[in-house]
Amino acid sequence: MELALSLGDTPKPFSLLDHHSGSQQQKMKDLGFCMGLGSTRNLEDLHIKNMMREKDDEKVISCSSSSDPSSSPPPLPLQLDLLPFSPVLKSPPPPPPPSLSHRPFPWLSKNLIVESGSQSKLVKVIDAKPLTTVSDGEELAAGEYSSPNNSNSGTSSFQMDFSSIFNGGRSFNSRKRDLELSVNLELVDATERDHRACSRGGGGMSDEDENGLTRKKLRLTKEQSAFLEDSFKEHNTLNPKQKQALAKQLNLRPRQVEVWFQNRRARTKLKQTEVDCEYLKRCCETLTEENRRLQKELQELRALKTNQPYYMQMPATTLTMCPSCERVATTTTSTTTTSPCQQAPPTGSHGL
DNA sequence: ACGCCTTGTCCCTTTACATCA
DNA sequence: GTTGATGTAAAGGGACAAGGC
Repeated sequence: MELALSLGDTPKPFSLLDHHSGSQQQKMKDLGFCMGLGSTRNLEDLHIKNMMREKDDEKVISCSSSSDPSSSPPPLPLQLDLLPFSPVLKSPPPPPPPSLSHRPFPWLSKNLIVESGSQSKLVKVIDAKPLTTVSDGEELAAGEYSSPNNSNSGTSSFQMDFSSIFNGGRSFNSRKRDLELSVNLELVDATERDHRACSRGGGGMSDEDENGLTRKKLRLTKEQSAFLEDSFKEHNTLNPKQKQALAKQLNLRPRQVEVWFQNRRARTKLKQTEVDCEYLKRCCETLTEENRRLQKELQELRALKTNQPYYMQMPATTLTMCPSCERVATTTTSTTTTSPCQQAPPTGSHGL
């Protein structure tokens, strides 16, 4: 029995799957996670290949009970496929529509939409708590937004430039929709949340109280989380520039953005592990059931042989596995059937 | 070229807190 | 109101790579 398991990109497909057709192989390759089960000549051949690349979360599971890579047609494979778990997109995201190059952030509770002519503006109406705790470069960068020196302080028109963060934007339309919905519908909710956060010492970029002693855990707003989620779907890692830009636009410290991405990757990995475990469990159950069925069948055959002694008069039959192609060759005292590879030019390895 | 140090980032583990049933 | 479970932000530490000296 051979078990081959590959997670993520597989530099070299394991031999177990070599017999699959090109399209099947391509399918498996595209999906990225393959698992095969089959027989092998001895237990030493049993191996598990588990290659996982964090950068590519795509997974595909293929489980085959075939023991013969060269058989044609191949035996019924035991195959299970899992949809890719990761939201990471393979295709390069299209460039963001220009109309979205500047968007207000609705989750900034201190902002309120006012109509100014034909253009909506976010006006800071409440400044419940200073958001900056400038102690290092990160916080300085994050604090730029609410700095008194900021040209937008006081009556601010907060703008964000998506294209400055990412080269593309798969979900810019959805972001636009979400942001617009957020602006129009969730402003009150976010305001309440932020006020609660401020009132308990958290909120915004401050994780320390006035004395800098306690470190209250803050809860990111729905909108912040959603935007980070969208960003994660496009890039599950951040370069410093992206981190800075995200932090600035979400009114968070770069460290917070970094930690969020770390935790998000960990959650992704955990969920994928759970999915993989669940699949392997199912696979094991299936194989156990198959083994039970075959054992039963074997018992029935043995019983049949005992009850019908004429079998004894037939030539003895031996099942031998070809070491090269792993096909079963039937050998009797008078005849021998050969495996396909034995019909090929002699290689010296088939001496049945 | 090599070794050492610094810096930045990652992952893993743990902690602390918020939220909910 | 209390409690336990769950989710998650955040910190700490080790590993690793890149760059400077």
